[in-house]
Amino acid sequence: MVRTPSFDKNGMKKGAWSPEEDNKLRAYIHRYGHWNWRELPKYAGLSRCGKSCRLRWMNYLRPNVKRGKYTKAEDDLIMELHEKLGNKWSAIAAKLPGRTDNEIKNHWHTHLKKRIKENQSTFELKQKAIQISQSLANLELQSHESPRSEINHVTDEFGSKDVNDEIYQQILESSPLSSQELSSSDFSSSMTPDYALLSDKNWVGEDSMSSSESFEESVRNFWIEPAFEDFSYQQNEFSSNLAEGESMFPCFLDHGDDSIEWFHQILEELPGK
DNA sequence: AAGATTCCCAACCGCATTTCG
DNA sequence: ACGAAATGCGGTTGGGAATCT
Repeated sequence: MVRTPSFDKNGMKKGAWSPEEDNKLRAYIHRYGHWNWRELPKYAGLSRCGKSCRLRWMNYLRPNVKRGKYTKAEDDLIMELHEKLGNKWSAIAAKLPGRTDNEIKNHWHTHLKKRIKENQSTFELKQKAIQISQSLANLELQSHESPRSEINHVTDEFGSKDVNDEIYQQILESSPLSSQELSSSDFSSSMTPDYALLSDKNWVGEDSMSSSESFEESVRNFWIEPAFEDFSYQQNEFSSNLAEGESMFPCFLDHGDDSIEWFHQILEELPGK
């Protein structure tokens, strides 16, 4: 985990610090302080450059440097501060007593960034599901006139021809034109499966909804975002969770003209609202 | 058991900013 | 005001440990 010690062209030692070196540096600074990092190693009896000594002291030897596992409170604070400040590690470290900027940076890259990414992709996937549902709802309204061309118009934006055909079939099968219309009292029950997807435990809530973008903002944004190019993949992944023969958007397909209200209802009920 | 891969973190490097003469 | 040196910061890397195949 540590670099093999070596010497640079000036004869300065590089790489991992030995306990003896640590002791020399610690003892010197305790006695004289760090008045000049460049000169310090010479007087402390170290074959290190000043920069290396400074780093070793600041990140490891300095008193009160806290090591070991991060608490949830610390993680939350780092994520919150990172959202506000970006990669200003020293500014973030200033708010976490005992933690160094280097350590926080490492922790971010190895743990927290990953967590945010995961949460974000879940969030985006679900946003896109809503987007498609909305588009299909609009189609439903228009399909009384020229269903096939309109469906192609929207689905072409989202995915391959195969996907279009599949969606087209689903719409045809589920359309009020070809199937029974449900009464409005059936609305909530048929909505549940989709909404469950939106509000399950993986939903970006609590610590996972950590980006500075509020949910409302996200929703606003996706209406003006260009069509997503990776939809076919996401749709496959998304729909693979569905039982065979189950539509991805049964509620929309079942409710025709009620779809817009349904969509607004979802927005009202979403976590973070 | 052993080789390959991934994870993790201490330390390095280069650049920006601050300080000093 | 200016240039050089010192310091600080953030991105990147090296390599041991842990995990996987």
